[in-house]
Amino acid sequence: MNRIRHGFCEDQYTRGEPVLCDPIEMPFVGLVLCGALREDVRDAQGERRLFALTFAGELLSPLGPQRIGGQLSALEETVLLTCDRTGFDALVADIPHLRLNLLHLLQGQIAATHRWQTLLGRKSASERVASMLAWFHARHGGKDKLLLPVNRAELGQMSGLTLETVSRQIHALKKAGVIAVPQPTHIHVLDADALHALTGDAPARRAA
Amino acid sequence: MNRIRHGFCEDQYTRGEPVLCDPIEMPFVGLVLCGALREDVRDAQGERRLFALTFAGELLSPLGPQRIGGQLSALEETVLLTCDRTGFDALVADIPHLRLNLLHLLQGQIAATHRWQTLLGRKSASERVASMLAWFHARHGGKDKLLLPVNRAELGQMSGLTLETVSRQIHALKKAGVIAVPQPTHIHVLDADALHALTGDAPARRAA
DNA sequence: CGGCAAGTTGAGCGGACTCAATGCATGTGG
DNA sequence: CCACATGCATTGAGTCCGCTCAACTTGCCG
Repeated sequence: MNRIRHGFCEDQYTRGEPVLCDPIEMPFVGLVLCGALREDVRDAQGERRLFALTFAGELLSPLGPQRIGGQLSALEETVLLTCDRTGFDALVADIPHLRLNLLHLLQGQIAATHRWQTLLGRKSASERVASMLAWFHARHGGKDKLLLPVNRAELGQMSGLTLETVSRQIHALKKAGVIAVPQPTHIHVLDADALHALTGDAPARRAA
Repeated sequence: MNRIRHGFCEDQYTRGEPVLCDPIEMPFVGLVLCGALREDVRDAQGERRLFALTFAGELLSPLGPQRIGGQLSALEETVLLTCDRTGFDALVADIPHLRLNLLHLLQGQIAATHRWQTLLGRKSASERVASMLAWFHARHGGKDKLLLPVNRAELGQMSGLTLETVSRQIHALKKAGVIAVPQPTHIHVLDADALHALTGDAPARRAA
């Protein structure tokens, strides 16, 4: 167990606090135990824009945030379990059972990237907003009540839309009865199937 | 040297020939020695669309093509050096330094993905076309003459535009004197700096 | 010559953006 | 408590970019 624990580190962050990505002692894998992280990137004009969110229970790839100037910070009270290179190697050596396989992790990251690429390249505004909400919904375990951790402008930054368009599309979903919006940041998913249908993605394959 | 060579394989493909990605004996890393590969994905409607190109001298990540239904095929006479899991493991065991190279490879893939995400999310049609041409130009070593391996429709599939818009933007670049187009698939880059300026990317950092 | 595929060009439309005004909470000081 | 400021969200009006649809050109191969 010592070897397994060695190289692990559990850190707590408060709302807005940046997550240090020391290039020397770079964390190798990170697991968000509770809370949520945001990743900002700088665009061509040097502006910071929201790029991605990481929710509780999700993994940070060794190559995700440390890419081109990505800046991680906590959206709320967040506990992050990081595992450096040594710890990760020990873990993989001791517990092959854990499919905490680096390749599977990276594959998941690439799959997520592909979904974003499809969203940004081919989807309409309504499909983009529906997709984002559906993803948040799924990533929160399918619970009906969603608490959006970001405002309309930041939703727009992620999805390549303006804040006004995001607002209009959320309004359209509300009017269609797919969601309820008691407060701007509180979303109730009333019809998850309809929401998924509006994402423009292929329907989930049913068991034969 | 024997152990290092073990698990490597050099294959030749003709134009249009699919590259097999056997899940059992999945190639782990691939290097395009000459020629070019295309990667197609299926969209929500089940249509095949061009997703990415890999030129000579470039690497295929172990997670790139084997992702969600990606289909690799040769665009022309292509020689692909592949290295399966066994070979790669042997290589890593013998040369621990190489593991770093795998991370660098993946990092490069992620950087490329980020560029596409920026292109699809934030760029105008003219910037998208300029970016694609500038990338092809850079990836071909900065030679003035470019031979586009795909048609207008496929350029549009990669960049999220229609073939008509691609055609119009190429025409605009030609009229601006940035490129010359003796034939539809032959592009001469007349002013690489102007082309880069039109990509909408931040200017390359000059040495102070 | 005809037929086909790829490319170009034009006309018109519509969706998303821009700009601007308004609503609606929350906070803050008199 | 009220008046005011502030930040976020919503809503409206107008514009423009890129798409759709269609006609036409160009090059290639039979």
